[in-house]
Amino acid sequence: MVVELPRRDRKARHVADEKIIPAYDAEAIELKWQKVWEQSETFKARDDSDRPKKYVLEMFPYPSGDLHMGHARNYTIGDAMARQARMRGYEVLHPMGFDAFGLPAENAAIKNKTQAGAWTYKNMDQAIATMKRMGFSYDYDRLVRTCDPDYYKWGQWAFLKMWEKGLAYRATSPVNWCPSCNTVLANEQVVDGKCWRCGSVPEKRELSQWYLKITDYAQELLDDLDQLTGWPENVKAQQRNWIGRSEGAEIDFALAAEDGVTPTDRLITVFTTRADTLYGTTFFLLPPESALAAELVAGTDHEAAYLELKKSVEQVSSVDRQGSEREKHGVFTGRYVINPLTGKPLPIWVADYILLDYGTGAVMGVPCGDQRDFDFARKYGLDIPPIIAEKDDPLYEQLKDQQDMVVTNVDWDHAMVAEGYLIQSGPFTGMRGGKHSEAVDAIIDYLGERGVGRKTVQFRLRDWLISRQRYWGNPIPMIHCDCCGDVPVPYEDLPVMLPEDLDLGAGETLAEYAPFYETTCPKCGKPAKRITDTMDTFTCSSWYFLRYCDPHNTELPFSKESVDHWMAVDNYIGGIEHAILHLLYSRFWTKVMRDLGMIDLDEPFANLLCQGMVKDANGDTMSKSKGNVVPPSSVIGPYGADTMRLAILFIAPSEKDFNWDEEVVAGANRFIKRAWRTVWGLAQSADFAAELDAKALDADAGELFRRMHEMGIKCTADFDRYQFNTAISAVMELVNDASAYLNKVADEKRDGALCATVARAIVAMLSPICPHWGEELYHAALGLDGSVYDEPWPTFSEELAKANTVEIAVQVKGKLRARIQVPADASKDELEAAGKEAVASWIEGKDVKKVIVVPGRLVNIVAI
RNA sequence: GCCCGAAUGGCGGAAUUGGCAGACGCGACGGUCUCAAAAACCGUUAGGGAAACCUGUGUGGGUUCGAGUCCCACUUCGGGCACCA
Repeated sequence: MVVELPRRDRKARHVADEKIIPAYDAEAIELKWQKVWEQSETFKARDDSDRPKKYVLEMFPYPSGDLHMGHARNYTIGDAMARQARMRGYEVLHPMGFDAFGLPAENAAIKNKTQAGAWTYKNMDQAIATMKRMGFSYDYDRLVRTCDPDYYKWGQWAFLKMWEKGLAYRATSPVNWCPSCNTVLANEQVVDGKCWRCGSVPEKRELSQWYLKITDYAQELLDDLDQLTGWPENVKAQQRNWIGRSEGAEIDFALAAEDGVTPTDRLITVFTTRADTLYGTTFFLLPPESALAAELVAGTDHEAAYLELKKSVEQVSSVDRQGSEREKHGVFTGRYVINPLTGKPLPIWVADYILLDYGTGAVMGVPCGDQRDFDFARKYGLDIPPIIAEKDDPLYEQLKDQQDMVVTNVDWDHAMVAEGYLIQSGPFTGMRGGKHSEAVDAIIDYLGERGVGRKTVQFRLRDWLISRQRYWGNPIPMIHCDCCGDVPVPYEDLPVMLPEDLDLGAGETLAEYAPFYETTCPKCGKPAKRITDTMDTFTCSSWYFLRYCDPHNTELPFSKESVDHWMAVDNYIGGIEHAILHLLYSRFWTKVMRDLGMIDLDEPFANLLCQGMVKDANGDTMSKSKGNVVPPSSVIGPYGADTMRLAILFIAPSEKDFNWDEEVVAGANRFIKRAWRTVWGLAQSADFAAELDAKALDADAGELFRRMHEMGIKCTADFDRYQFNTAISAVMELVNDASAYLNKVADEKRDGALCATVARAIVAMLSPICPHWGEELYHAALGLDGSVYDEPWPTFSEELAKANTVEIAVQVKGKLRARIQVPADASKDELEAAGKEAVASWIEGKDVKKVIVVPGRLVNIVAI
């Protein structure tokens, strides 16, 4: 219960009975200020403000139920940033929304025989209620829900723009089909060989699917990582890994005629990073899925063995197929290619360790230089000629001048080291070999002159498969016409509305729902069929941060002007699990929008903070199935939102995982109450009208004043580097000091101006973290009007933070021997003299070689 | 195999540029108040030792007057990629 003090002048309050300190009633205070903020639109972001902008953004949630601790942590970090930025003088854009399409809603609807939309909207309402109860400072006028037609319309619009530019296309190829989710998955959504959502092992299916051409941007997505200095290194490393750039060469091998030796005009090209090992090639490899392989063996004695291998590979799951432990299998096709350097025929084998969709889908086998090829050669009795050796290898001595192949097999149990000097390699013998070596360049040049090889770059990144065979998503705005093929829906017909009246419970799907798919061709007018696939939900989340800049635009997804003003996102906060998926797609989408002339921006997120996970007390991840979930409401109830926010930020640095600990919450609550009493105590001795005269302060007051500046500087710097745990500890120290001052110095001897200043500083510094607490004290204890969030962040001075006397360490040969109190402005000579005196017994009779004096820190006397 | 991180008291963690290791908090112990408890407040709290002192930031070396911090070699743990040619 908050006791309203009688309004009287500040001096009068100074002499008021100190015992009137209202109890800290978190719930009453929090509900009160949440209502005030909402009514007075405190957190509305104004487009026309004169202040510099700051865009603080947390990754929006999928509304699968109420918010959990991970959300609470994510949004508390963002809210502290946003509120502090506002006090630092920025116009802050701090929006929230929902990634509202997706499979859980559809599955829930099927199970409960309801509508996916109804389930989703109910959950969103619940999540918003919790956000408001946590006191997050969102501009709810800019709320974005991706399942609203006025949002998803613009996702369709973007798809059509990409279609026009050739960045969206349809192709038939083997894709990952999740048998449990009944839909295909993007490469990025197969994690550890399993579906990212349900953990089932996807099957490979040959299907006609829709793609976005993210590979066109592979190089730029890689290069621009270097300009993201505000991103954690590990996230950038993960993206680099995923993009997987590899420099190498394409080399053309001529297919031999059926006699095995005569070259034909037909070329088969391989990709290799090790052109330097070309002389060591003893066989040639194709993957089981290769159409060429099937053709080569068709009708021959080798066909049966080939078909058996192909069948066995199809039966092995992608999980089992990956991993280098797996034994390799292969069959000979009966045909040969010709080595372009040596003219020697090489047998073509089909092997199950060759991938169809990397490089050119054909590989030269070099058993000397590659462990996989070595294993394969051993198993099938193929030659392993040495073509590379280090100088300490006896083979090097034996073969260093040997250009022709004389040793054709070795009895090693492992492939040769990756680097060394070429041997038995024609004119290239003696050159340094290895990745990016002179031999690689020399051989590629040589091949280039003859037109049978060239430098090239390969990426691991595949195009983004975006079509999903599910209902609750954004429909792909395309129509298939038997005469005209795939025809885009005209812009004026957007959005293609997702029908809301499917009977999901009865198993109805979009593909079977005639009112949706029956249409006419926009080109020829004949009856045609709508595409019934929907887009991956990651398309919706790839640009929502742009929509927040201009959420009510009905002409365009966003105006260039608004994006120019608010973007880039200054602080983006979210889970590390999006290091590849969401962040890569968003970067791609932004670059596409730039190339469409919609925006002038290369990268959407200037600074990224990936918060750690919230685990249970034992360090296990919280999950419904384990029954160890701590819902935010269970903390807000007994302690209040401010205590929870404080505990979350104090328990560990933001990017680290932490284990939920009730004791830390209790400790945070203890502190917030202590700080409350201290501010009230200061306020009751405060003279808010008086000018603070630093020179007139007595020793105790002077020290508190100095500490305020010291801790204020530390707290401010810690906010700047998003280290909330230490920012809080700085405020704790100041509260401890202020409390000690109140305990020590009698009421009538306290400095009124100092009490006012310190109280104000404490309230300001803690307000971004405990906003209701701060706002209440700002009004009730400090008697100020307006909002603490319109209060400028206090300024602190390095000069005033300096102490008159400092304690410095005195070392002898680097070992601490004494501590002395000296005036802060003592000269080096004075420090040296004082130091020698303090450790006289240690240096007695010794020869002082050297004295190092670091003012304010230490004196180190080197005496032997 | 390749690429990133990390390792500090009983616990979470601090030390921003090479300068007093352990801030701040939790827990524990002791005390004040109380018939008693809770709450609150005040102390102590890296380890060893009676003390002077000694030892201490994963391990082993090194650079330096001085190393948690820099260099070399390793160990363990966490994360990412992976039959990618």
